[in-house]
Amino acid sequence: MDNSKENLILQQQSSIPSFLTKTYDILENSNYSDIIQWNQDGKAFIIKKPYEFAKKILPKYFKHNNYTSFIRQLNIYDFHKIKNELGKHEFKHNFFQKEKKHLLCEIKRKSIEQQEQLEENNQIQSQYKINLYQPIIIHN
Amino acid sequence: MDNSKENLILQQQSSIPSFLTKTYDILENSNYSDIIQWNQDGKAFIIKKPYEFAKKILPKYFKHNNYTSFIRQLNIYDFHKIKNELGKHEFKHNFFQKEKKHLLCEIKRKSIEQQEQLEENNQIQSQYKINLYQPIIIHN
Amino acid sequence: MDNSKENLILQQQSSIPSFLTKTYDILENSNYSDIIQWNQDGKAFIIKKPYEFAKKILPKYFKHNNYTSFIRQLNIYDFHKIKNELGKHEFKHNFFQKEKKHLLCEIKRKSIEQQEQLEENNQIQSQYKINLYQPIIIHN
DNA sequence: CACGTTCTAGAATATTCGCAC
DNA sequence: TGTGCGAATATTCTAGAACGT
Repeated sequence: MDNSKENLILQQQSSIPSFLTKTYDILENSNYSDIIQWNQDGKAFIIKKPYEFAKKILPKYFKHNNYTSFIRQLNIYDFHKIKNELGKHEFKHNFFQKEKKHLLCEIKRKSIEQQEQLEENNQIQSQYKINLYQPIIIHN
Repeated sequence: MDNSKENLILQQQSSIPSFLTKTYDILENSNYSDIIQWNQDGKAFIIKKPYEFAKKILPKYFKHNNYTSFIRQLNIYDFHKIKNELGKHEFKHNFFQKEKKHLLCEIKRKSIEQQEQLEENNQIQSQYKINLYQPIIIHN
Repeated sequence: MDNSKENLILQQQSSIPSFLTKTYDILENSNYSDIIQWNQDGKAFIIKKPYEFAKKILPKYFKHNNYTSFIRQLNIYDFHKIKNELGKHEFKHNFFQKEKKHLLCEIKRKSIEQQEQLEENNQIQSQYKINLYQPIIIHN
């Protein structure tokens, strides 16, 4: 059997936005642990070096190297910044936890106020929603 | 007199999407004339080598190197493909012409169907909504 | 005559927000020219090294070292980012120019525009509409 | 009260994918 | 690689809102 086709079907069924899977992948990469890492209990993550995160890691996964664009996406998916010591960049979402990748499918875009209305009208199509984004990384 | 208000209006008018100015810039670059070029009468342009256009030129101006994404943008702005000899990639918009960059501001996005509805619903608020999104574009 | 005293009085009377004067002072400091600097024609400024700007310069003038907080202030005062090459941080306000510090008093908070418009809708108050945030300034 | 700082959201354009014709 | 479009996510620039001084 063609594995690529099988994976394609899996991707279709899960339909998890690439922002979530990519961010999760970054956190699973132990090479980045000095820049970005899960917190102690694994229920949030800390960007320990925002500048290096933006310049070194972001362009490998996304089409930009802007820290603020990454933060905008976090807020779109309803992550929240945790208030703690000065200058600590810690973010949390109840369905974004270490060793619990299966919860990612529960995370929804926030601006669903309009989308919910549309989905109620188009319940059939929502089953076939597909995310086949393939990152094309352009370095300069 | 209040110049700031006047300038604000000017800025609104000058809000030309970067897709249009970038595509125009590409056509003005004579180094690319063997890949993409204005046609004879200057009222359309021809992508003579789509593959090289996608891989060499697109990533210098956009965040991707996909020919189809470029074509999607052309369609969004209501460009049309000209049917002619086999395999000729020629596109046209009445306000996209050689030596007439000042016409770019007349080109509008096509998917205004939704925008029109939103505007109808927000007639009151529309008084307070100002499009400040497009800053002045300065090329070197 | 004591110029310093005169300038002090002028500053008090004009009540220019400290954000504007501090940002202007930063740009007048030639020691920072490799981090932040006026552009060629002096009608905009470029933050050449955002990270160093945030960490080295901002805390000397403000109560934080966050680049985004500085950008938020720029937008509040109606500065606009100029679109140009990727990663270039250039900002402009028509009344924020090199060698023209006397124009700073013309820069107003953006959020006042909405208040003005709201007042215009309240026809009763509109008769008495006065810009209370800009005291009378006497030049020369 | 105006201003400053922080966190989040609005709005427009950009990119991708699949479908209808 | 037929052509154009709808829809979803992504990226960017600007603004809203809360809170403190």
